[in-house]
Amino acid sequence: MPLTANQQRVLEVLRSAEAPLGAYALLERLSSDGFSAPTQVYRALDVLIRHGLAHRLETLNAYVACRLEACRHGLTAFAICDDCGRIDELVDNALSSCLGNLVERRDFSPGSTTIEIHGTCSECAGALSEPTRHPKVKP
Amino acid sequence: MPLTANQQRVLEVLRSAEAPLGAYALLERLSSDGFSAPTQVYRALDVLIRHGLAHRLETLNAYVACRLEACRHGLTAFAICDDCGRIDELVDNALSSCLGNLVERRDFSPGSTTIEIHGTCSECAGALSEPTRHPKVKP
DNA sequence: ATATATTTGTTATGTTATAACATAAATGCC
DNA sequence: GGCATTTATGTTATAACATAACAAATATAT
Repeated sequence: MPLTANQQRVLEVLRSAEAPLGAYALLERLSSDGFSAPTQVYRALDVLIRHGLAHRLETLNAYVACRLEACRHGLTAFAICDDCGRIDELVDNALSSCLGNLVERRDFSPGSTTIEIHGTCSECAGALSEPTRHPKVKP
Repeated sequence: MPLTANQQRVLEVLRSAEAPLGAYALLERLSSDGFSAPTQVYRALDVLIRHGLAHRLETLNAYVACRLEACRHGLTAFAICDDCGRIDELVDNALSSCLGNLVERRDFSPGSTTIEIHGTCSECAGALSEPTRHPKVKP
């Protein structure tokens, strides 16, 4: 299923970003492409997310391009570095079955699951107390 | 550490609610108590959450009273019924260590973690195709 | 009692997301 | 190709969620 021009442009901006972008940040970067209102961004994001090409990060109200093929086939957890803003996508069978067991015990039928882990990535932890070189994000 | 009158009132309203409440819903229910602006609600919520007496649900932009003592001692996952809105708080060692292992392998130092599972609770699944008796919430 | 902290009330504004509706473009079908 | 149907787009407006800034009041501690 091919993307429209707008969807393509939003995806390209997300892909070229080092950290998640909010809808209004996307809008700004796309204003030169004729984007003039948030609706246009949200509509494209909606499609990208449904196709598994992008993710929404609930704890940041922001969006990233999907960089991990495995996301299509399993539950994705996100490791979010609060120092540099970078996102690591994690797919793990042990985690999935763990959660599966947990909800099964309560007779809960899961639909979609959000897992977001804030913290510090190895790179930033390595750069002990050096000044940060990238935008800080929410705790 | 005792709660102030405002904090107490917000907590009471959360405790008497069957489903999570947004800040503005809280404000409405507290307007008779002299609450007149969102800031007042957010301030009380902030304290309650820091004390572990309430939780914020990121996927709903809403708040619930904590009903599970174990939340103080471990990672809490939330099972959110999209039919009736009710929340189940889940604390599970297997899940915690699973996530711990996962991030350790990536040299990621976790701070706080958000886990929210949307789906259908046993009660609502039991009431097969009957009309819903409680407010629907976001997917 | 008085200096210090914290909490409160108030006004204003910032940030994120959706509604509603008219137009345009793509798609499928005969 | 023509025509109907669906899908995407542009535009304006507004809804929903959250914070900033500051003065006044209340609690706390010595």
